[in-house]
Amino acid sequence: MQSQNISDIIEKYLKSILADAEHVEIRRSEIADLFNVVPSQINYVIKTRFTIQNGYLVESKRGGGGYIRIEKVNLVDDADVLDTLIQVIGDSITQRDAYAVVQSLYEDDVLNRREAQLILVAIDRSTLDVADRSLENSLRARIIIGILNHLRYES
Amino acid sequence: MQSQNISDIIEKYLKSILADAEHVEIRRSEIADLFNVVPSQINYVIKTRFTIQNGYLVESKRGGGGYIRIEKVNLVDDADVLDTLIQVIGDSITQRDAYAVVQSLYEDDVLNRREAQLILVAIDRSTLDVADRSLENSLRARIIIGILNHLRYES
DNA sequence: TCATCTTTGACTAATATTGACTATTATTAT
DNA sequence: ATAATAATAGTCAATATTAGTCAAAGATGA
Repeated sequence: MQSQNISDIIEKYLKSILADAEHVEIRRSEIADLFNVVPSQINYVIKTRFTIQNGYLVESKRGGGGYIRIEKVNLVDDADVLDTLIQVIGDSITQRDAYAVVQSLYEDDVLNRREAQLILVAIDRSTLDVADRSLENSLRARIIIGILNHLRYES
Repeated sequence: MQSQNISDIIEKYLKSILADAEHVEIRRSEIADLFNVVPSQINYVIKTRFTIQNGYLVESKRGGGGYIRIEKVNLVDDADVLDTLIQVIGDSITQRDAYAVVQSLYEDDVLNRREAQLILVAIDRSTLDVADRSLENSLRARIIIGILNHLRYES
């Protein structure tokens, strides 16, 4: 069975709320208490699993009544979101982040399963197989952005 | 039945699980302990006996709660057609020839129109955008071959 | 004997967890 | 009003927990 680490469990918990709601708003310390982890682990979960590449927007506020708010967005439906995503990718993207983008497109029904998998193959580290990691990441960025722009015109 | 080395035994063990289940998920160190071998031997077994040519997909994650997951997939009937194409492509292909390959896959109903277009975006010269033409051609070859290998099975 | 396959372990890479310290915002006291 | 304090969230680096790579050494078999 998968999901042995607590970060995955927290991720699933938050996503289960987002399955029914437009957004979720939490108090960091409450979630940390709920899962018996230090508060900064919540930041870790958000930073690794609720990025724009994953199709989420996050905002927060400190101080009394502070909160963290996570919102699910569609990457290509909204031209602004797509522009932001392309800008964030810039000229380099890791395999992990690129997977997140493709996964989001699949979840948004922009790509079907087979299309998503074809793209994942094309951007996989072992496919690109270049010695230089930064070249690998920049190639991947160009491929992903090329595909995003193709999808934009298509829709 | 002679000469049962430990790699063969581990292979059989994993395959016996896969006989009843769609996939098997292990912790590398646990299996290594179980058979009294060093952890990297598990990688050796996987690399030599659970290849895509044999119909297995492998994925893994490091860090806390890490795992190795092996999945049995169904290989398609006309895999030898793909093999032939892969051989012809070799380690380098021009944009012109690659377009012809994708076109013929489309005409043979291996790919639909949308899939073909996504692939063309990924292998286009302007997408790859590398100064060195021979690098460009070898990247294109790896991407197409990766996709052809993916088409060997249904997931 | 030679080539190939297996076994081993040192080193590397990726991911997760923790906590000390910092930054921001709200509330309370003067 | 302003300053002090409380109540949040953010950052970052150290450590822990996995898996991956690679090459050397050992075993096997033609």
